[in-house]
Amino acid sequence: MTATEAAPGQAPAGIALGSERPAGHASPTAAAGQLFAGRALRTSGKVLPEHARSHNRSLVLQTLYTLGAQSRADIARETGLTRVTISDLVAELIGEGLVVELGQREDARPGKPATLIDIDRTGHHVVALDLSEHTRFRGAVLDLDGATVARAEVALDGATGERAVELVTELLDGLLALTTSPVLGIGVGSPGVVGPDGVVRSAPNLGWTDLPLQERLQAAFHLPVHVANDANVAVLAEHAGAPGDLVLVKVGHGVGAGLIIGGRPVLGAGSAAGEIGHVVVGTDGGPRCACGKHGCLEAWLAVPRLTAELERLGDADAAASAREETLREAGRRLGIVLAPVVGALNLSEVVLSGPTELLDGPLLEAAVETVRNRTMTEHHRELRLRMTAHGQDIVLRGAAVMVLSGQLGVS
Amino acid sequence: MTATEAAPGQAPAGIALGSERPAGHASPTAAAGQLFAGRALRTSGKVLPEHARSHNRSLVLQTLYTLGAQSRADIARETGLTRVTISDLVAELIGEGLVVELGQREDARPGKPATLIDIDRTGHHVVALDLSEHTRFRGAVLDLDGATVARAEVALDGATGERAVELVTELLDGLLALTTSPVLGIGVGSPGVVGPDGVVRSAPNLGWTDLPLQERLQAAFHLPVHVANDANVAVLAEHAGAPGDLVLVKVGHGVGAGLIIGGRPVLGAGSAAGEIGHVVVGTDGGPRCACGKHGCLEAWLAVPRLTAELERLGDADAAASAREETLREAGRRLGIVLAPVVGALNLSEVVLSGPTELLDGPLLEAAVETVRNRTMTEHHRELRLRMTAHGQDIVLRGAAVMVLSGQLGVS
DNA sequence: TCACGTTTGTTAGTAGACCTTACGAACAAA
DNA sequence: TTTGTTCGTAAGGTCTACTAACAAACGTGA
Repeated sequence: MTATEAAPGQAPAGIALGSERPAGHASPTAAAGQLFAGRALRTSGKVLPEHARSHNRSLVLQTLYTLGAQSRADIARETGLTRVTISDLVAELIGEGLVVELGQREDARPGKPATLIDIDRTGHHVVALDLSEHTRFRGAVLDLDGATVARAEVALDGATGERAVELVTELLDGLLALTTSPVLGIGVGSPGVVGPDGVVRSAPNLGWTDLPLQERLQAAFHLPVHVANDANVAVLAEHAGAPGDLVLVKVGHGVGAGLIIGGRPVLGAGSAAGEIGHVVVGTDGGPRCACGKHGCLEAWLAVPRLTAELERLGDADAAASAREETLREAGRRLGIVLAPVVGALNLSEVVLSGPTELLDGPLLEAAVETVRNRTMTEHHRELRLRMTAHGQDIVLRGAAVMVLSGQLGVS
Repeated sequence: MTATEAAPGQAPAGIALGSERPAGHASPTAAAGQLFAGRALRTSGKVLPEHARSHNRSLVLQTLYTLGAQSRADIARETGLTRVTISDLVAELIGEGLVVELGQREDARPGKPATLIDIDRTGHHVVALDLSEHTRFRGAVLDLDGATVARAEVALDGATGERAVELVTELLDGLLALTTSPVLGIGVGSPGVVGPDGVVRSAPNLGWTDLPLQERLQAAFHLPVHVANDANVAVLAEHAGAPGDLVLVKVGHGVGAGLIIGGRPVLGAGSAAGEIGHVVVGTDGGPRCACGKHGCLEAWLAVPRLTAELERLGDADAAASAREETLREAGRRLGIVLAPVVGALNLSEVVLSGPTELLDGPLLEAAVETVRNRTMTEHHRELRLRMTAHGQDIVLRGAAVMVLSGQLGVS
């Protein structure tokens, strides 16, 4: 069996064949259940027994990924498949180098000692890119544990269009040179509207329109590439196996959101789901926004606007309450926009990502309070609104999760 | 093969065995892909080849359901499965009585004439109930084409609690007596919060709390029963195979919504998705609501409030513009609540259900305009906001779709 | 110490699901 | 009548996961 069999019944879009890469860069088989293009077992369309196997293969990987090293018998008990089937699947995965035997379990129990196996976590790397910042592109090499192996970045210096694409490939070149293990794939979080096929429909700041970034990077690097919107990518980092619905609001130069509902990312009719930055807040006007409207969420909440306002107030003690009120007001505005969404989706968790010094404090408190006051509290008693724990690296980590999901079916 | 094999790998919740029903009431096998409990091929959990077959079985039914009578070869081409496999599946379905041969196709083409087959559309009935009205329970017997075979209703007369349950069973008794074909199942759209297991968590108007309605009706009638929230059921009627996302807003005594995202209904963390009636609209107060807050969507938009307001204004010509402004204002308020949801989900379609004379006109126009003005128009150029075409029967028809989806995997 | 039970992982054989290949039947067009 | 097409079915092969059985390796208790 070769290691580069595309999923049958579907065009093998997005699966590069890696044969032209230097040794050590393998492309494992595409597995069912990836988070973006291809969706988990397409709602319609035929399902063959081999799809079932692909699903079960991912199930084994997922079990190992979340539970850590296990014996074959453990996995059988966990998944409900038989030991025989698990042995067969594991043999396949070991053959592909994705899984390794770790030796015998050491604790003293009756019976034959178990052979522990696990995903070769440090033996594979993922390359992740965050293109969402305004002044630089950031990137990192991660192993499957999420540990950062290497970092790199390039200054943008106002580059746009084709020049910006060049910077992406340069950054990737540098990162790939830093990898010391086979690379499972490349994950990219891009600003703007990104189609499910990794085409950047529109990213004004980078001057990109209908740029087939995923396809081009795939052609250039001969590795599986996944490109998606930065906020949609970020929410994957936060999702991390939690089964419930989740919304992540990413506050930066703009304001965007990523949604996971029913365990699957929401893309929207025009691939523009989560673009809440230019939704008007409230019925009492508000600051003028770059888009021409008044009182857009971005006009209240975007980082440049908040920092400018705080700077204007100065850092004198006398202005402390005015500064706090500025943040509270921004939080209230966020809450006003979130309330209908929380109500309509009956969300249990909303996560905020962005500069901690601005968001984590009065702003967050005001947002929680506002959402509570504006929705039917009894349905949202368990609503949690909190800061992300991933900090600045959330897009990078999410991009890595996207690759894991796409290549291994692990999410 | 028996006709009552529950889906393996999962408790056969919600699949009654029909054996105690009088002849003519069969329960076909549970199929994959139903819309509520059981979800389309559970995200996690093992998948066996027999699940694949169940899926393909549903695929055949779905193809017939949406395309109408077809030959086996047509279905093979449409689904991508081979003629052999389709023949096998069809033989199974014919054996169960779900599908019938209609004789040869009549048009003149070279080759052996095709034998047309179709779901036995008039040979099966579905019983649907709408419990969402305030003064009565409505019900109907439908065939698989959606044609109404019979109708019935009972006056509520303020009945609550156990007495209301009795009225439901009486209504069902009457409707089942009117069926003249095997009944596939019973679908119920109930007001209030309904769990995925058909337990009515809370329906204040009926005085129901944690009422296991689905289970009780199943026990009473020995037929598959599906119970869900009325708005969540209504959106199924509107969905009807359209692959995109969809939100239905149901305006009546209260205001509720049903959401379908990625082809699947959204239930929410507390099964309360779509409960937008008590989301506060705008930042300028508003009418006091029964819930205690000011400016809830229901306080603006609910039918009793609107009719009362219009009555207060009188039907004199002089008050015409005031009446229109009342409706426009209600529409604007709806638009204000919808805008963040439309933006966050990048919706392409929102459907309104309720009294046409109130909703279809200035109210709808104002809502469209408001949503457009408050979101980023370029992403929502194709947004359609329209009245349902199902009229008053939308919950009944949706309840029928729910049964079809649950029993046949057809949606 | 040694039989015994327990647990692990593998081997062998079976049932199910879909595929490819092949074929007869039935028709239109030449 | 011949030729080509299309339909549905039959036979045989491959793949998947299952059951049954077993050897290996370990504690435990007599």
